[in-house]
Amino acid sequence: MARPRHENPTPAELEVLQVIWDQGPCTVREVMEVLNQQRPRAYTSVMSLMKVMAEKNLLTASPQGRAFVYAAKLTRIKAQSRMLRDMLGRVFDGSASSLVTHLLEQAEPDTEELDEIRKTIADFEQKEGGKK
Amino acid sequence: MARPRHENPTPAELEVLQVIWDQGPCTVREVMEVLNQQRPRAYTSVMSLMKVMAEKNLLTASPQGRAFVYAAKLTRIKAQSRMLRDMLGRVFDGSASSLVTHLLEQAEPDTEELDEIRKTIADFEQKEGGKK
DNA sequence: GACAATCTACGGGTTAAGCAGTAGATTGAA
DNA sequence: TTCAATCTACTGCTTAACCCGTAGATTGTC
Repeated sequence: MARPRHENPTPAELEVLQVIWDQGPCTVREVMEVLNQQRPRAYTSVMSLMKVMAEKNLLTASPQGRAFVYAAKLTRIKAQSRMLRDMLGRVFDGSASSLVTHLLEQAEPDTEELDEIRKTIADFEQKEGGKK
Repeated sequence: MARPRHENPTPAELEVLQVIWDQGPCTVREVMEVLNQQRPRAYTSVMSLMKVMAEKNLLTASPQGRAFVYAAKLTRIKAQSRMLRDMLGRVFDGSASSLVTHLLEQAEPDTEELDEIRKTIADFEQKEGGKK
């Protein structure tokens, strides 16, 4: 019981995670202040959200003075990978090249970004080729 | 009012859409039969879902005999693009190359698929280079 | 015509997301 | 010491997703 639930963060939860990934462990207030730059939320709203995230094992809470400091239990990398894998399966039926087609159309990368992407692929093949 | 709502389909709705994209316009029963190959759902469950989807403008319903035939209002391509764009912004902060990095790790493409991807990129650059 | 099958319409029930208020404890400053 | 600020804990509200049952109409068949 209380097994590590393996669900993807909701959109609101992801916003919180982005803040903590950027800034490191945060109090509710710190997170709230960053989020409020986009859209106002009551202090208690953010607190509820983060409390639930702690129960879901997305965050850990450690008492620090009279407040809690929350840290991400998952790295940004891991979370991104999970969400992408989920989408790849659900939306693109596992076809990576199909996903890339749409990606290019959506991101409209310039030459520089395209080079970046190509480099990413070459690096991957290098690494992968060595393994196999 | 009744302005075209522009939301992404939910996971359950996406499953319905995938069936219709594969098979063309379908009745509730046809969709249900395909979905049930994965996981059983009551007839009325699927019907409710599709009814809501019609209200959301994801599907159109046209009477055919005593039943309705539902068609997708959105192409697979368009829906995929939307969902990907959404994720690119929310999860990867707009960085396409960052997304590709994760994609390769998740999809573990073989050489053939990698070539496919490279071709996709080359085609895109061709097309895009011509335009600019 | 009677019956079984099958469709729609309608309503309900559960769960989770998201947001916020109130109460009570704690802290720090005047 | 007293008061304002600030934190937690608790509860509640609203909406949406998702699932399903029942009732009533329609259809095809014997």
